[in-house]
Parts: sequence; structure tokens; C-alpha cells
Amino acid sequence: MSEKKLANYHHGNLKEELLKAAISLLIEHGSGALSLRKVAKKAGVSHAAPYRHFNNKNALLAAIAQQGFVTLEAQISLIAQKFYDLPQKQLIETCVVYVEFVMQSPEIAQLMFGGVLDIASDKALLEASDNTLASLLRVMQKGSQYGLYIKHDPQALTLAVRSLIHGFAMLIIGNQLSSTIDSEQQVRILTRMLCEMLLRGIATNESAINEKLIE
Amino acid sequence: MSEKKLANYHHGNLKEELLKAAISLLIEHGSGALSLRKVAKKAGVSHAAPYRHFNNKNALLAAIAQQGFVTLEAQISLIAQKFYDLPQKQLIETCVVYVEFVMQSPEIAQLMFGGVLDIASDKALLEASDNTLASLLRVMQKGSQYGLYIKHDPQALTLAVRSLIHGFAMLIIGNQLSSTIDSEQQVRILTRMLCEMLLRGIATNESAINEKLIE
DNA sequence: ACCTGAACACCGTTCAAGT
DNA sequence: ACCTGAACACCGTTCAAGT
Repeated sequence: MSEKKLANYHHGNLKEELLKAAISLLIEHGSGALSLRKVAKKAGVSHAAPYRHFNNKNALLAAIAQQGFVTLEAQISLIAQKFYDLPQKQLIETCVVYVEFVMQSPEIAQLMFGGVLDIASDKALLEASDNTLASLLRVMQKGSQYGLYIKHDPQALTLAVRSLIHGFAMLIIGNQLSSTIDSEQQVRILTRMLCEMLLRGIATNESAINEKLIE
Repeated sequence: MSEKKLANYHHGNLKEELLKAAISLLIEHGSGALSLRKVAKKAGVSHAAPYRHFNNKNALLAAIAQQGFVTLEAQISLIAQKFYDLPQKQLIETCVVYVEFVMQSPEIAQLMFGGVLDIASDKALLEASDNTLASLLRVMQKGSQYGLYIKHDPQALTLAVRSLIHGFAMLIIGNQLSSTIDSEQQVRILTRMLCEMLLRGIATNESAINEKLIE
């Protein structure tokens, strides 16, 4: 007993260990079952040890969310790079990647987007969040440069795409689409369909002319 | 002491009292601070009393979510009735109402949509959720009858509108749009803008033709 | 500098006992 | 039938004390 304990006593990377332990508990048993004490136990330290590395439980959760934003940003940037000269494909594949990320890590997505954490109060978290948004904005700016979109500025375009795909992803992990969704393949198809609908519109030309949209 | 206590002892509407107490605690102090024991205290009963009326804490939360779905459904149906022969206005005002509901009751919205509750396992909750979705579907069907939309079936149209507006609303309460949003009036404007973008599309005709959307 | 163990004020849930 | 009070196994957080 004492041998392993002594070896780990000042191991220096307890912060990383705690993060890894927390993430694996989160994925295995859900956020409802995640306690700091279990994280500490899983990392092999006392329940008070995490407080050397995180101010409180929320700070640990914020670190997980931050890591989530970094991962998502990397995936979006990878897509942007992969389809450098195909802005419309960039857009669609970015949306696919976004939805797949949320579906693959629903608990982490809830930490990132659920509003429990005060993003603005954590500098590193805010930066990671901003970077993710910036990568999406870049995709839309690219499309604008290619003359892909009508009138609207990239900020508005980003908000529209972001809302659409975020809503779809959150509906999925919120179990609001259980009757609509049955396979991962279908999610890809629906994501593309939604992008197509936003890109081309869902109104007929006649109705768009015949009825005033804004009173 | 005994007078009031005896009067309330078998008051019969403790279930309603508990719900009201829970909702007011939820609104005042957030879901993180909501405990069954505080709810019981606020309702003036012992901490074990709620278990006569709810199987567990989640059952209480499910009842709150159910009530939320009923309220939202009523608001959507009211809009549909108010603009009976203006399907496009129906759509836009429904979206406005949806976003305003979520903004006004973010904690309840999280219960409804956050995925913590297993909606399918609670008959009453599932029914309320289904009714809400049905009211939105009816709005889209109405528009289809009026020839407002191109090709897509009402299910697909509903998914698109729902994703867009749900995403926008959840981004707002998830504090993801703090730099974009500053007033309630602006939310209305942005909601209308997003609806318009989905209705008319964001792609130029040229780009929609020049580049294949689906590989 | 880093971790432990006891302590405190909370939880959700159960259950015998009271009315 | 409905509620109470004690009890249990958990929490997050703090802090003196150990190495």
C-alpha cells in the first residue's frame, strides 16, 4: 500500500489525473452521478485533495468544458482546412462535425452549452469558447468571400447556422427527437437536409412575395 | 402552532403546494439550489412528506416540466388561433413565443429540454411534450395547405423550424450569445430575422446551382 | 508545496411510528 | 390516508495537522 501511495504522493500531474477521472466518470455514469469525492477516489487521493488544483467542483467542470471547446474548435478547423476551397462543403461538414461532437459527448456538451457554468467568469473557458465561435465565423466568412450568401453579414449568417445546428444537436441529446432519429447515418442525412433548407430557403417564391414577413 | 398545522394537516392539495413551492424556488434560486427538503420546508411539511405525492425528486421535476409543456402548447395554440388565416405570421409569432417562453423560464426549459428527465418513461410528461410538438406541426401543416413551402413534408419543415428556434433559444439561456444580445426587443428582431433566413434561404441562386450541396 | 482526516452543513431516500 | 422524526449513505467545502 505505502509503496504506490508514496510514488504518487507528489506526482505533480494530479490535476490531469483528476480531469481524466472526471471525464471517464461523466461518460460512464452521467453528470448526475459525478461527485468530486468519486473523482478523488478514482484518482487515488483523499476527497480534499482536488481543492489543491481546483477552487471548487464547478472549476473542475469548467476545465472539462474548456477541453470540449478546444476539441470542437480543432475539429471545425480541420474541416475548414480539408475543404479549403469548397466553402459550401466546409459549412455542411462543419455542421455534421458539430452534431456528431454533441452526440458523442452529450454530458460534456451540456457543460459547454447548458448554462450551468458562468463562461464569462473563467478566462481560459471564455477564450476556448470564443475560439470555437471564431472558427465557425471563419467558415461563414469564407463562404461570403466566395459570394455564396446573400446580403447578410457573416455575424448574422453564423447566428443562423449556429442556431439551426445547435438546436438540432440539443434536441437530439435532449431526447426530443427519439421518434425521428434511429441511426447515426440518418443524423448525417438530416444534418445535410437542414443545411440545405437554410441555404436555399423553405418558402416558395410566390409566398415570399405575397405575404409580408415583417409587419 | 398547532392551529395552522392541524388546518393544513390533511389539506389534500399538498401536491399543488409542493409544485408551486418548487417552481418559485427554481425561479428564485436556480435549479442548482433546488432541494426536495427546501421544497418541503417552503410548503410547511416535513422533508419526507413529498414522498406521499411524488415517487422521488425527479418525479417532481417531471411534473414541473410537464406544466411547462402545457403552458408552451397553450401559447402556440393561441397564436395559431389569433392568426388563423396568416400562416406565415403564425410561424413567425410561434417562434417568437417559443423563444420568449424559454427566456422567461430558463430553468423550466432546461428541465423540459435538457435531457435530465426521461420523458418517454412518464406518460403525462410524454403526452404534454407530444402535444407541444403537435401544435408546432399544425402551424407548419397550415402553411403547407396555403402553399407556403416548397416540396418538403411538414415533418421535415417542423424539424427545421424547431431546430433553428430551439437552438437560438438554448444559445441565449446557455449564455452563448451574451455579446450579441442586449435587449428583449432585439431578441424579437433576431427571431424574425432567423425565420426570414430559413424561409427565403441564405444562398445566392448562383451558388446553389454552381456547387453541389450533396456530394 | 501537497495531501490527509475529521468536521460541518447539507443532500435524497427509507421506514417505523404517530394522528 | 397522510404526515413525522430518526436514520442511512451520500454530498461540497473547510481546516488543522501531517510529510
